[in-house]
Amino acid sequence: MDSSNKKIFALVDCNNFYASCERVFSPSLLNKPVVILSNNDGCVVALSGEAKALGMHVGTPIFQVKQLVEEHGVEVLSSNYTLYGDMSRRVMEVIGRFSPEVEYYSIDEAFLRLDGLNIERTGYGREIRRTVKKWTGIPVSVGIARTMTLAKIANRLAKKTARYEGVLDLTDSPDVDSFLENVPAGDVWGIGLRNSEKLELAGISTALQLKRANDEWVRKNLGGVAGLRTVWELRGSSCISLETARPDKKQIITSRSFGTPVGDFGALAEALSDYTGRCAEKLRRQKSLASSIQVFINTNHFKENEPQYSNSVTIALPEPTAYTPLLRDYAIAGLKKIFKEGYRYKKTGLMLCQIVPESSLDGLLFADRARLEKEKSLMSAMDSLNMKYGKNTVRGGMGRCSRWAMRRNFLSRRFTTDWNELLWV
DNA sequence: TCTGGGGTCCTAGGACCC
DNA sequence: TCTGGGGTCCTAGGACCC
Repeated sequence: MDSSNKKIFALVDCNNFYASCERVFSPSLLNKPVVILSNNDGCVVALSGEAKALGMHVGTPIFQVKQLVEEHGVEVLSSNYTLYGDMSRRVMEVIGRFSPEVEYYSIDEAFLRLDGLNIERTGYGREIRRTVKKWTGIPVSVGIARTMTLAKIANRLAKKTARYEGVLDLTDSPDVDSFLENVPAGDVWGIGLRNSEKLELAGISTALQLKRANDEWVRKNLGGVAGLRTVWELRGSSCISLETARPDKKQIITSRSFGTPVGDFGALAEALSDYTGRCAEKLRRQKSLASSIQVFINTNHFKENEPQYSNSVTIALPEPTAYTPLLRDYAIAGLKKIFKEGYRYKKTGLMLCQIVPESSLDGLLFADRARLEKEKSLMSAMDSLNMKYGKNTVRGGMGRCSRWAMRRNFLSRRFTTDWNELLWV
């Protein structure tokens, strides 16, 4: 069979990305167990290999593994997204050199199309690995296959199995099934916890069994066409394509939990106001406007002994906007509607919805246009100042209040993005 | 004491219409 | 006694991803 015109995908995935970023700038962390915590230093969101080997997992609340941390001298760090975002940009820039068609899938992963390139694939994968490591300090693994789902699996095996040295090419491999036999069905891309429980009940526990499952059963029990796509991809028939251009977001959320619970309206309003500013900034970055806004608050549902309350409200805006002061007014008005006295709130946030492009207001009357232009230039002045001198340089008069600030007790420096925190050699 | 944040897609089911 | 059937649009919520 002539396979020259069939697709080939590579997945390049950073190893223990957040921990690796920290290690680039703090070599003392090398060869030690390292964990990175979520906002508010709540639970583990990333681990080094050594920490995984101790039996720690993503999602574990840090207080539950305190003993392990002390016994083994685990290095514990607050997450430093400014640093990770900047390192991600560098890694992706290097990866992008290896194919004309790239999807930057997440902060630490990219898919590449390799068909049409005149290469020896495993060698090419090694070259990607070497180059990214040399130029950024970040170790990556490469999985190669005929479908994106299989490339995910190849990548996972490349990471886990030392003798592959970080690269596994399953393209046209006659042994695909023997690999799939050793992959739990729940580890397949697109099969989450709920579905893997369902599969287990149906006697399907490996990727190979899933590949051989009955189509009709899959369609009925695994989320319809989405489940079918996954199964067909396991069979080597490519159903998912690269998205090389990031489509505009259809909804934009900003929300945070508080370091300590918040009971009074004023503090909630300050926090929400701050989040609205950030949210609107994301909206303007993609040159869009929002037509409606949803505000929500909730108490800490883990505290079973405390009174619980959560609510949300959606507000339709009279016209689409990205103007922070206006969005802020509506957000606060929404908060007023749902706020109830007497609760200890854990979290608030907002979602901008029904997002449309800026150009959708082009047909307005002159007077409205003039006002919009004024708002727009004010906002872009603010955005560029904040970009240049750091977040919160200009914030429209809202003070940061320690009552609702995040806990980040173990933060590394912003080595790469802040003049005051550069690494000195 | 201590439990993240930000997204997307899909389906089911209700409302409504003829 | 028995109370159609099919289409469309919308929203809420479930499931997934990192």
